[in-house]
Amino acid sequence: MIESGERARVQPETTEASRLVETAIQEGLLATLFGRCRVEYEGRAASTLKEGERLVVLKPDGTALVHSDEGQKPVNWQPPGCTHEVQTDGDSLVVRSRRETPEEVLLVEFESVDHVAIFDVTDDHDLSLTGTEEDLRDRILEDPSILEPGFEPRATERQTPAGAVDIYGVDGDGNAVVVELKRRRVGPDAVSQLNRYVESLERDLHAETTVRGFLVAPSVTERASRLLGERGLEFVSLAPSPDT
Amino acid sequence: MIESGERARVQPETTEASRLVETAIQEGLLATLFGRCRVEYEGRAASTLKEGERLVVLKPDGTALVHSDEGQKPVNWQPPGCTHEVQTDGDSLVVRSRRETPEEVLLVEFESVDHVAIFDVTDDHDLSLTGTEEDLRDRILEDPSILEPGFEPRATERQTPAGAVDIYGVDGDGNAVVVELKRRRVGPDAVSQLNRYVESLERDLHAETTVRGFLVAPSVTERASRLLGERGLEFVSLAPSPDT
DNA sequence: GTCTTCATGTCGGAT
DNA sequence: ATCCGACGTGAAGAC
Repeated sequence: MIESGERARVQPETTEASRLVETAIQEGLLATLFGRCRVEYEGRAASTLKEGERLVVLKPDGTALVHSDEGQKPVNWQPPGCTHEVQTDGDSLVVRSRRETPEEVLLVEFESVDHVAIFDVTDDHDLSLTGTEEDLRDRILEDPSILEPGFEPRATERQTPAGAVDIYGVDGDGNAVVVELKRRRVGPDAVSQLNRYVESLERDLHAETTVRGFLVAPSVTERASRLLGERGLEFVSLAPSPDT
Repeated sequence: MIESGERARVQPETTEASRLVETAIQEGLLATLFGRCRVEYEGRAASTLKEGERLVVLKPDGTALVHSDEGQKPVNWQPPGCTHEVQTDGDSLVVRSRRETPEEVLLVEFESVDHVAIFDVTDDHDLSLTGTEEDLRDRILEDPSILEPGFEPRATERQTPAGAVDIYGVDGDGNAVVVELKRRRVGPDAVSQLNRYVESLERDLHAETTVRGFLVAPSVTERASRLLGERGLEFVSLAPSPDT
């Protein structure tokens, strides 16, 4: 086990920084490094990042993150499942993170390391999230008349040749109804998605069956609204949470 | 300016941890905290995360990240532009990050802080990235016959009522051509997107004009391929980089 | 600000 | 493993 005093270093020697990161990799700990580095990536795409100061996070699950001073997204990264390696090269510290299928490599070369710390992380709890598309679905299943009086849900995730429909059902006149749900304001892409399912069902069911398509979301953009009209699709304004 | 020895603390007192984070917020530094905490979020959605050990990163641009031991995505976060606050509440340290439009709040309550560090980050360089859709576009513009002998590009980002077309041009017979580019293997969504542009142009141009739609990507899924066929659209296999 | 689309998207669930 | 769609998607460019 790592002693408390052995977990972090300010202005560490390269060999000492390397030793700490190596320990983290071996023991399944999370490691953070801060310092001046350059970064190279090659895999699904390829990138180069010149010298600058960044925070690097290596997770025990094989994730690597390179964060600059700005932005929510890391400037470079490697997904979970990668194998991390650390090595010294003269004064510089080099972190390599690899994966296969697809073959991807991330290389971080530190010219100087200002800070290293390693942590034994235990996180047993999952995130509980509300305001999702599932909440929106449940609102409609609980009271289908919100969509339209007479609407009767028959299935969720009903399969069509074009993919699974969020809610499938029938209206008061016995017409087939396809419902596509979105938790937030929708654009043209959502209209196309709904249209795909409707057209697919029209081919699949007998020709005489009318298939109505409903897009359910808090709101729609102007262009999406026009597209809905052109395709003969309908819109119902509804949010995942009753108050919003 | 922060003295080197003043930048990090292991097992800090709550007041000392608070002082460091406060300094980071005031002086535009990046702060990292590691410890046992619970997290609440409310905004576009709402979430709760029970006690566990996590790494929290506060960036000078107003970004907040809460990372657990797994995954590339933070378990909770706040986008750039937020205002961070830190305060002590008995033994616990509370970090609050707020933004407006939309109103969103992130609250991280530390029951214990194992480590705090703050960093003055300077990162002057931007990422240089290859293998993007733009690279794919340039390949075709450089040698349009890759798409089809006789193809002549006339515009990129040509506007239609349904949105901007990646490449617009004419084929050897004078027919209009719409090209949709994807840097990777495509599914049904890309087919729908191309179809939107083609249908929009068919309405926009005179009725007698034939509009051909090309999807250009490294590969296509089976379902997408079938959809292309049904719509009378064409596929050309091409990757952003010549070798892949 | 809103809109639209790309992304090394990531992630989860189903096949 | 691939496919498919949701995501508090994020980020960028256009308007």
